[in-house]
Amino acid sequence: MRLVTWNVNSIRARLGRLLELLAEHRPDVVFLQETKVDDAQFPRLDLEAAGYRAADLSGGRWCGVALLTPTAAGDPTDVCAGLAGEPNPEQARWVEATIGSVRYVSVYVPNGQAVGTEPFADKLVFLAAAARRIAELAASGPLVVAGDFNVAPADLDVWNPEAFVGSTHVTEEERAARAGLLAAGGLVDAYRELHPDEGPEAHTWWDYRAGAYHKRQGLRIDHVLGTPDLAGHLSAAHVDRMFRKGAAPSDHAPVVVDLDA
DNA sequence: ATGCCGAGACATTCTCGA
Repeated sequence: MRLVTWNVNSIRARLGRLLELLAEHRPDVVFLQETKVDDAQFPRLDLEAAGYRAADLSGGRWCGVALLTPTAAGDPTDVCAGLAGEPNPEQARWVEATIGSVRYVSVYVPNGQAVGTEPFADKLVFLAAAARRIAELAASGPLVVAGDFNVAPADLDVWNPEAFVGSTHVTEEERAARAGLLAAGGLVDAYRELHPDEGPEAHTWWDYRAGAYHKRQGLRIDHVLGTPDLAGHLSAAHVDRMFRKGAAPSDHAPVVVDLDA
């Protein structure tokens, strides 16, 4: 079974690359973030033609999340859009669905803009709300929460920790809040479970500006978190940097996780 | 090889991203 999480930075601008990803990986579940699309403009027909169905929460110009599954696998059930207690529900950052016997969540955590700002406070509130929901969900069965967490959990996840002193994504508060997600559900970080010491190859985001990608100036902020029952079946995990190259790439690369059952 | 910012909108400059 293959899971892929990808912040596409506009599903319409990235449609060609997304279809390429679906054809190449044939994932069983895709977690998308920053779809940046109105509900009416969500490319359902293009995805149907590729054999996929979406459970999406679309918020218009900003944000937007979705879960894609093969049409042949049947409809996702109990689709639940939004997160109880999140500070700005209109931002479209959380969607859940059940496929088979597993609950899946695609999440796009707020970036927080700058330390000390209201958006930064909102980011921590969002993460606290996510921890409460994860505790509920993990108590009732297998769970995978994947997406753009906008937190680099450790210095190994940052291309140059010295360059990030005082920045968002690396503060102790954010790291503690992100650790709280794992603690809330006993979740395992799939990529780190298999590659505990990987640095640059583990990174998932590079700024479009100033040639950050070719300078390897990345962060590992896109994660796949799963309950221990699923973590026990982990067989592979990698970042597919092909999708950060070539024509019209996203600024994020997809994270691909394989389970042996 | 990866190649020096991209996307969307009350657009023709602005906001936001991380």
